[in-house]
Amino acid sequence: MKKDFIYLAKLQDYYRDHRVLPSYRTMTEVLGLASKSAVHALIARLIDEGFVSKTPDRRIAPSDRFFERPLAQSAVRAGMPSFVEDSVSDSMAVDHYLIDNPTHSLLVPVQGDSMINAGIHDGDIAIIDTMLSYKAGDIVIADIAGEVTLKTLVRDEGLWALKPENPDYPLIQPKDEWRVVGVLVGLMRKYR
Amino acid sequence: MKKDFIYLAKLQDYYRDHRVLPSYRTMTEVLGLASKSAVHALIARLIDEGFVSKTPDRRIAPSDRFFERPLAQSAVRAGMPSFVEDSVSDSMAVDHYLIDNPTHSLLVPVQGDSMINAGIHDGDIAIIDTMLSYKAGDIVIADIAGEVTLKTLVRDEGLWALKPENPDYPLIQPKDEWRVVGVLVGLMRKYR
DNA sequence: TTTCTTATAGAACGATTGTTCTTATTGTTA
DNA sequence: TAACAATAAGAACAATCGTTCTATAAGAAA
Repeated sequence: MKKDFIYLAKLQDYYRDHRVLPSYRTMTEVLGLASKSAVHALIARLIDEGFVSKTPDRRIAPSDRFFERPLAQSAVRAGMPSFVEDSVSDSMAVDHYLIDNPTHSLLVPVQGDSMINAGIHDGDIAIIDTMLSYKAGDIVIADIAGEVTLKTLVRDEGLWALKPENPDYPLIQPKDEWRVVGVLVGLMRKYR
Repeated sequence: MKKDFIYLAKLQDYYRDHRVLPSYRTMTEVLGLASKSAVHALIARLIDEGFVSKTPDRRIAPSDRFFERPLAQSAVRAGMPSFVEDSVSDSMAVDHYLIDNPTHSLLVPVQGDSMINAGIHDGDIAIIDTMLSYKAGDIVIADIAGEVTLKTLVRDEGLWALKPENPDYPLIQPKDEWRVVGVLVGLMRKYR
């Protein structure tokens, strides 16, 4: 129903402000309904349409569609990117987009231009997952005798080697003890 | 306390999976505690340290610090960015880092390789501020006769022009009506 | 060791939760 | 118009909530 989207918008606003969905009783206030059973029915509809879901312990949680916004596709078609009004949940989406495993994630500032041809610049922040298994071709953070460096992991004559993405730098064939600290899973950069 | 960070990590993982914090009873299971009062005390501590907060209707919500990730110091002394450091190593929230003005921000997927030499790749997500004033040298999203494009804004013979950062593409000197939609303030990219 | 502090367990409490039911209202279709 | 479906109100319910208390266990400091 059309009115449901108005309710949904109010819930999105509430979620943006509090990062939690309110209880049914509070929803009656937030949504302007007088009864919990009306809220109950609404939530049932929203669950049906995939906007919210229930956790194992019966809590109401936003699901993927809850965060959906008219974004890229409409941007291309309409010719104009639609503006982001509901921003915090969008910035939360940023966190969600970049970080899969909060517990295993590590942010490492990039130094130097040894990876410039991979589009990784000095000052960028690399998002590293420390629990992911690595394979040849991955960009990884390696710890070589206490020195930490970001390079592409490759096989070289049957051994692991670390390849800079910049012809000015040599291939590194670690001799000392070394290990892969984590795998690059994301990158962020700030302008201005 | 040191153990609190382990508990926090488990809550972060739960939140990642469900987008809600569980009830105290469920927390006992998630955290491996036997009593709700232990959870109660833990939450009180986490509130104290700013990781979680309470909503008006007494629900537990994550707050800013909840989303912070450990940030490795640029000059890594010990040689290794240990991320389960008990002492509070530097940390930051990715959404706060990337988005200054949520209300004015817009996320636009990058298409094509016309900005490759600026380290902006196909598939990257550009973070645009639509309220910032622009000047020559800024990378901007421009709307040219309904077509949206990301380019470097330059002066060319006294007029604004849009320069791709890729020699294969020509300088754009807009003749039709056009306007700057916003200025590039951030970039994010996902690997794997 | 002993003392002191902090963390956890366990039980009990009233308050609040989400659910379910019936009844009224609203909107839509024939 | 009448008939039907969808939505909302209102009351009642057991289940679960978060809180609070005391008691025990674990650590840290002296």
